[in-house]
Amino acid sequence: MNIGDVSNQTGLPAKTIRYYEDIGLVKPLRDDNGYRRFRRQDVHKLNFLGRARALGFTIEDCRTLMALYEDETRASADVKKVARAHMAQIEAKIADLNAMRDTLSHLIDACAGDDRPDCPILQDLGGKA
Amino acid sequence: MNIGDVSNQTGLPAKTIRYYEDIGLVKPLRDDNGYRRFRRQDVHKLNFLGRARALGFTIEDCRTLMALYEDETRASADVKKVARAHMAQIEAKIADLNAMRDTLSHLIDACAGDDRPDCPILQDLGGKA
DNA sequence: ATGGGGGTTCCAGTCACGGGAAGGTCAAGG
DNA sequence: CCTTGACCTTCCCGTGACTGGAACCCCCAT
Repeated sequence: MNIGDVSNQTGLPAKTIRYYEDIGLVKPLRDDNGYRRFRRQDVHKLNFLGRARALGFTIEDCRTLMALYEDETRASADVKKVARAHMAQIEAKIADLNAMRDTLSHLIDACAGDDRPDCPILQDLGGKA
Repeated sequence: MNIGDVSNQTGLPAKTIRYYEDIGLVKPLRDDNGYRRFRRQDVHKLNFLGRARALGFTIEDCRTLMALYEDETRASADVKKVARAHMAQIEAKIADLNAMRDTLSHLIDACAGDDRPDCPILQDLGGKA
């Protein structure tokens, strides 16, 4: 399979697939004309990567997870550890965003949103507390 | 005031303050020795920027908000519009992260986390529905 | 021969800075 | 007067995970 077909099958942009090859996540073969030739296992890997990325794992996490995936003797504890660390990051981010949303929500509610210049949002940013 | 003092007062790293000057968000004066000299209004602006950034506004949003802040004839509707657009982004991000967290949470719960290789997390990533 | 739709590489840009090098400036202490 | 150390300056590179675009090659159908 050429890169276009793989892109269609996996939903990953061709650019992204090339990038993944660049950083060593997949190693497709090459045809005589220089085109990448992807085997089933390459496509499988790319699907794995796509799903892991969709869950927010970093590329380095993906590398780790792939290695575990391919290691028949892995301990599930190692996988779980990576997943838990990642979930902690996500929860921290959610907490940050929730705090922002709450503050913004209050400010937006307090703002008349008309053609007058008085604005609690700007007052708050200006340090009026 | 020199940049170090401003950094202490605003909590912004000196690097960040220089960057903000680079992109035209503040325009401190210069002493004969080349040092930046910040006036009260510069410090005030930087505090404004710090708070806006803490609420997650992009630099471009900050630029817009600053302009509105300094425009006595602004309409609060314009401010509110920027804030609402930003809040929509935040909420979208929260939704994404919540979805990730939920999926991860299920997978983590299902994973034994022991020294055996069986792992529902990897099975899921590997495409086994 | 030509046109179009593949593919290839490489370079630059994104966003909002942070790290670090190489060097100028200033106040205090010996 | 000299040194030390804490400031300050500019400049350039790196971050993460790509995306856009240029310039070029390849293959098939008309």
